[in-house]
Amino acid sequence: METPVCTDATTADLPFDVFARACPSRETLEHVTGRWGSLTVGALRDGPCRFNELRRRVEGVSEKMLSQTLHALERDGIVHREAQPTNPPRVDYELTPLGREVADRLLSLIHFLEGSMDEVLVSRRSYDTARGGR
Amino acid sequence: METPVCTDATTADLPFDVFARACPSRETLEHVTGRWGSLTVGALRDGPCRFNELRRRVEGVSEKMLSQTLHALERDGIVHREAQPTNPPRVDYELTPLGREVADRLLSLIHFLEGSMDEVLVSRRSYDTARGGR
DNA sequence: CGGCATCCTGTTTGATACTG
DNA sequence: CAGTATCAAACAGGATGCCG
Repeated sequence: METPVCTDATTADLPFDVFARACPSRETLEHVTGRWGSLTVGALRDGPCRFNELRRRVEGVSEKMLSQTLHALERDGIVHREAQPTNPPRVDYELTPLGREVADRLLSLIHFLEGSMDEVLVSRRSYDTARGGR
Repeated sequence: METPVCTDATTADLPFDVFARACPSRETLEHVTGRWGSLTVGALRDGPCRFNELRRRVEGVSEKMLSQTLHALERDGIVHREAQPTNPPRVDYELTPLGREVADRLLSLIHFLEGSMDEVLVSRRSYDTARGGR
């Protein structure tokens, strides 16, 4: 008695609908847009990268969160992990072809936002002053 | 290589860099890509919408979270709130021009992911079986 | 270097109840 | 209808320690 889970209502004809409660696409969207997911994917668009360099690119991420984020992205097929059994170990992460498509769309959003921050900041100030002490 | 907070290192010449620790663009990105933020913005791209209808479009969101999400988006200038002092009250939410630009980029990502879920699901299965019980 | 396991805390979230 | 208030539960995230 599975509910038809992902019968699309908004965009028609796609089997997956992120707006539907239990659609797996929602999980993937969260992996990709999550706090660290978006930055990780975005950072990897600059090229393959080792664990600790990635950590440096994504300022503020902890080892644990980066590790966790990378696992989720690897599982979804967004990121490829290449480990060399050398000593000390060397592991490179890179975007898959799918991941690159995702990254491009994400970066389009990110760059747009970066370029709109002046406007955002103005909006914030007027919002805040409009309801001053509250 | 210090940290003048928002000196862009990756894309050059933009004053805001989401990869930098304390850049305000990171907050906005989180509002927009957050668990409910992305779905709310995406849902509003279908047109202005009252509170409870929005709740229905974004399956699974609670009143509290939707309210909170909308406030953050309104403050950032992504969403406009239009309240009529009637009884019962009627409040319409809609995207600002800025919000529409954001929504378009977000939906591009969302639709791409929805269309890639078969691939994602295959990747998940092989990842899971590759490390079976563990 | 590139992790994983554990512990522990603060934030986020979701029900529930209540208001104008 | 359109929210706010409150409280408990869940989870994210940091710190630390260990290992190949």
